[in-house]
Amino acid sequence: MVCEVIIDKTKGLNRTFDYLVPKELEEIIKVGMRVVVDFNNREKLGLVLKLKEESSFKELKTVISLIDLEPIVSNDMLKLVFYLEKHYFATLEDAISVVIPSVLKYKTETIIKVNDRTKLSSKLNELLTKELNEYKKELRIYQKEINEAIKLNYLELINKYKKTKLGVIKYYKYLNNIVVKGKKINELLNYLKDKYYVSIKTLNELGFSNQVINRCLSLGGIRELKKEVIVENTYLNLNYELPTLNEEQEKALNKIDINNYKTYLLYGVTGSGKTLVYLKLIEKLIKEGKEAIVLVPEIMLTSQIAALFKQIFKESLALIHSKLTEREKLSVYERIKKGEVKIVLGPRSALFVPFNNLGVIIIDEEQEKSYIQEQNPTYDARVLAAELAKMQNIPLLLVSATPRIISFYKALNKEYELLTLTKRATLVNMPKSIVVDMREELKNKNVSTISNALQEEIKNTLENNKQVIIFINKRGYASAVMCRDCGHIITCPNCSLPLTYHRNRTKLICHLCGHEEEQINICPQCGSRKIRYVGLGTEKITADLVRLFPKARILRVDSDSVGNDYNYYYQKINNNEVDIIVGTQMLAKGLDFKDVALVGIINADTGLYYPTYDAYENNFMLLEQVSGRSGRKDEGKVVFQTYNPDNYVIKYASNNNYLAFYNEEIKKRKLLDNPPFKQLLKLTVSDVLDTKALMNANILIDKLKNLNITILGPSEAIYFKNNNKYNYDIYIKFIDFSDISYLNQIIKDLDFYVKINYL
DNA sequence: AGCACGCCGACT
DNA sequence: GTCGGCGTGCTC
Repeated sequence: MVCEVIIDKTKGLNRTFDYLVPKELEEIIKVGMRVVVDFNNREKLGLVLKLKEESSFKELKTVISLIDLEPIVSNDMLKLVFYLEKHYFATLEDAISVVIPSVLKYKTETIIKVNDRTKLSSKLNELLTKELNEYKKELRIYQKEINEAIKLNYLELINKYKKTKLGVIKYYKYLNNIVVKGKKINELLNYLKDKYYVSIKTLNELGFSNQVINRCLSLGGIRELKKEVIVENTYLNLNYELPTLNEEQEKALNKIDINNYKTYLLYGVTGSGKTLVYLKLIEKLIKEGKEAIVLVPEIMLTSQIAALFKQIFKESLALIHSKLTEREKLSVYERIKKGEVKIVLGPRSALFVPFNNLGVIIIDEEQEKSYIQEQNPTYDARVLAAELAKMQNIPLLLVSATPRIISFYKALNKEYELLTLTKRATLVNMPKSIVVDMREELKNKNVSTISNALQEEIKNTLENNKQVIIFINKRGYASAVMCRDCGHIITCPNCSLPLTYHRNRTKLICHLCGHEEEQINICPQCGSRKIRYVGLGTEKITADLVRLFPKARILRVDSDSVGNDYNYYYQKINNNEVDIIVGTQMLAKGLDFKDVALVGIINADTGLYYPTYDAYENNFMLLEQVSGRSGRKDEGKVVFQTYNPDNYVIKYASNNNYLAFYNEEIKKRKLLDNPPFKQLLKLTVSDVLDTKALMNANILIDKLKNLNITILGPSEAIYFKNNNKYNYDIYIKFIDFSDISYLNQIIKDLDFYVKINYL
């Protein structure tokens, strides 16, 4: 028997090697287990990817030993690995890292055993103090002597493969008030006073050292709890009952066949109770002993949905999020393997969790871009979810109020089953829309960034003690700095993109690469002092609002002001500590603000000019999402400020007419053979030299030409110069993946790197 | 990608 | 002499 093995730390090779399986292991070895093999005269760790009877390679070496008693990855997860390799052009190692948490890969430890000390040089003797020594960095310079000594058997190398054991996590709770002088200890006591069990990790992060914690413990101020399982909630005894479904919801639920693979699109306006439908579905599956994966955009995990899930499913829920350490993630995996967890709620990576009896995969807010992983290996969790559902023969449920054009098309063409919810389950009406034509504003001599109508609405809303969200999709103060005399625009030296002026920091910043320069007063081109700031950002709008509404409490929410701490801002808004919130994208996603009664969108049409085929779709989604922030509890209003009031994106977004938008948009897609009619792939070639990048792009195009596909380009990329590299894009349109299956080999054979993205 | 080997130049 | 620089070639 032969096994095909991918060997640890051979990323550049990106291939497997065959090894002979010794007779005594033939019955035991399985795909997904790790083995120790001799690779190039070194002991290496490998993962078995395939088992077969024969190899085309003649002089096979034999597997040295088997590490696992059971596979660390399931067959289906390995199938996803191969899918990633094939369809997303990932290296095997990268693909594996998507599916297996890194802690599961064994850590090797080399031990040097001293057999005859008298034969070693004095320097080496000094370093090798014990009989068995850890192999340290300092030893590297004596590698030659070590190698000699090994040959003569004065030294021996022993490789140890440490099994990662699940660690016990310590938790602490307040016990007694103790009187001590220590400032840190008192701080710790104070912090823990009104808390449930807090993990040692959290305490360390807050600046409490283990020394402080232990001292406090020995003094009897706090109590320690060692647990394998993370205690995340205090609702353990709550009996939650889901509300009953209305007729429409019930009908949708009953259409889902839980015993077969199929993709369903659950489409319904905000407030129609989509979440309730899938919660009921999960409840039903759990009763049958099955498990569920629910994917949501990362940002939603910090909000209400996570709390709601916790309340309903209690300890049978595992939350996965990017802040989990590898160890915590492993702990979740262990709980899942043991069968303690029935539902996993998390972002795209939650798809790779080791369930035994998965019953459904649900993807909420299916239109969200965050399901695509941008860094290598790039993949679309929605595509992989469909693959997994297919393998396990279970339903996949896509959920959205504004599905992707692609998904809705597939639903209308019966590739997916469409489940529609038309009624708002809550009694609140959809927000009222006002479209303001900014060209008219200009004609009427209002040059302010805030139109008269919006000013009026803000005033009314504030008088009613309600909150206002002002949305502008640009950070900073002005999106470009221009000389009035010569027209010179200050651009980034690395990216040739206009620099954004940030008034708070008095700096010019590149939003692409982060490059910063001091603010200028004199044009570097002609020396003129007439510097003009063009384009609007959050800082400018905030400044204007402060002037117009001096009494209002105004909060700016963008990645400059917020950093990672959404929660703090979310609380602030929800506790009514602010009246007007000015923000970017960040505000649009997932969070519910109960007292927001007005949303003002400053530049409703900026997204329309982005040069991608789906610019209209993205702009529409964004407008829908932002306006959805208004009137969660009572009827709200939305003001769209635009220079294109007749554009169908603005028109249909302002009357919440998804279907009308879809019908317009799909016509355009059909006309240009864009998705969903054909698949679109973007290949990006970059180089520090413009000419080299273009040349390489042309080389690539020549190689592609034989294929049964449409090739467009090369054209300068949207961010042509980015971080001192020049980028050229090549677009490929094709119908089926088989049309481009040659691409994998072509890319491998090139001597330059190509970035590949599905669009 | 690692890593050993091996062939040259510059120093204790 | 010997260390150590990195070009070359190999990995079941």
